Amino acid sequence: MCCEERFLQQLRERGFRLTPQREMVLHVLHDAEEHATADELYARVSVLSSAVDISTVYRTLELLEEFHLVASFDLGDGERRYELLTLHRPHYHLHCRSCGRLITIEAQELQPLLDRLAQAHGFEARVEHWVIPGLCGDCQAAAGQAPSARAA
Amino acid sequence: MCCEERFLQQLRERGFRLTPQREMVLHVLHDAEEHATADELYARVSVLSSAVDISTVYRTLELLEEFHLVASFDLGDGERRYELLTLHRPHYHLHCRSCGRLITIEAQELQPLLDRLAQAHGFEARVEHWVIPGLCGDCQAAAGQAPSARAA
DNA sequence: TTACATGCAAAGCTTTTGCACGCAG
DNA sequence: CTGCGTGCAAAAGCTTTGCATGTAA
Repeated sequence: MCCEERFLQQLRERGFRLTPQREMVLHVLHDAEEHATADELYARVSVLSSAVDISTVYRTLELLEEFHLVASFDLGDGERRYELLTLHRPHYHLHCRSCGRLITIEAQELQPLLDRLAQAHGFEARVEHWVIPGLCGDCQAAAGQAPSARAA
Repeated sequence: MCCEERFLQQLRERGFRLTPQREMVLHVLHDAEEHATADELYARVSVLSSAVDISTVYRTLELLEEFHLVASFDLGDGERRYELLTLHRPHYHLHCRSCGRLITIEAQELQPLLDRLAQAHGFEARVEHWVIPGLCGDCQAAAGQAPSARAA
């Protein structure tokens, strides 16, 4: 049984109705490899059926977030992005604020910090959708440079 | 000389004009202990002078971001927040996604991870405004619980 | 004096909400 | 059958932009 059906089952168990629209939103969330915006998800759903409204996409995403099945976040560009939790194995990214590149890092690189936060503060970091901001090697040279008045 | 004046000086050096509005935005950014939204900054500026427009606040924040003097980010609630960089000493927060509490942690708790990211990926994490999402100890028990259809 | 910065107002975008109808259970 | 979920459309926020005026340098 694929994870998609597991989610649908959870919806049922909690008394929510299983509609074609919710099924489709889950489907495209499942297909979306990376973090997608509501609008991108809406576009993907529209391919499947033109009878799905953007507001339904938002409402479904909101519902899934309440279930902790979906997480939303913002890389800082004002674009809210969503992704399924517990679907793929946890993946972490280094996000370059200059060029926007996403570098994937291994789980064990974060584990020492996570252990420390749990021990010292009782804090359980939700790193399933963790994005660490900073500058990649290529862009570090450019850091600190600023535009001139003419360029602005 | 306070950091505020240092920033004004940098503006001048780069050919931008020093206007009372920019001075006031910098001033309230300096005063804002924590991360403030554009609207909150606008409110603080309005106390100083009613002749400052919200669009000027946005334009000034955008300019300061280009200078790498200000960073903006989103805790995940859709509220874009701004803060001065290099002004206070770096401060890090654990952000509870459930109750919203911000827990401050010490610099040395992150240093091992930062060193590792730099060595392995050449990545310079910009942790001046780092907010680590997760669940605080108090809220972990509530995690995983979901609303019923009736509650939604 | 020059052209950058501002205030004002309107537009643009994303996200939310009200309402009557449709459909899952 | 019931009432939850949906489509449609409008509203609500937040942020950006155009333009004429103001003003720093």
